[in-house]
Amino acid sequence: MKTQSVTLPIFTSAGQFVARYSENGLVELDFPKVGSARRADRTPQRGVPTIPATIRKWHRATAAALKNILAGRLPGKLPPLDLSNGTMFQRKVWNTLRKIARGQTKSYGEIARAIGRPKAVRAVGGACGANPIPVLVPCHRVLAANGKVGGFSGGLNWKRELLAREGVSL
DNA sequence: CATCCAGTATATA
DNA sequence: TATATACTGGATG
Repeated sequence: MKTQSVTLPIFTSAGQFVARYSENGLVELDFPKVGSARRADRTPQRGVPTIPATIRKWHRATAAALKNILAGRLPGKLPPLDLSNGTMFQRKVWNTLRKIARGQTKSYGEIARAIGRPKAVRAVGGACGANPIPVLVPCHRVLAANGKVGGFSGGLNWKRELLAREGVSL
């Protein structure tokens, strides 16, 4: 069963992000492709399926939230997030991540304790890496306990950049 | 300070 | 089944 999904671009000062939606909400958000802040290929005008009004509404919310965050502001209203593709464990982790306030950071260990698996810190790292919606689900606010930045699927530059825009100094 | 190890959930081979 | 992770905390040299 291939859930039909819609992929839409978001143009920001930092490049073109790509958001993907299912019938249940935002499924995935991708960073701009490296080095191509230039004009991306336009989706062919012909043959573009009609985009449901619901999804356009979600997309506006996503774009607004993303731009707010990049501007160092609170994201504001978010679209529904469709995390049904993740495991129970991952969803629990992602849900916990969303509770980290802007400008705050947590360690992988703290996340692990928060979900009642204090020793599953490594697994938490894995769940963060599998996070399909970076920025809106702030995996970039999770640092290693010894002050290291850790890793980031979108590239460490992004992690540092996002933190910097939130006023977090490493 | 450098290594190693256990414990954990997942992914991949 | 074995190995490797975006890890941590403790043990050991």
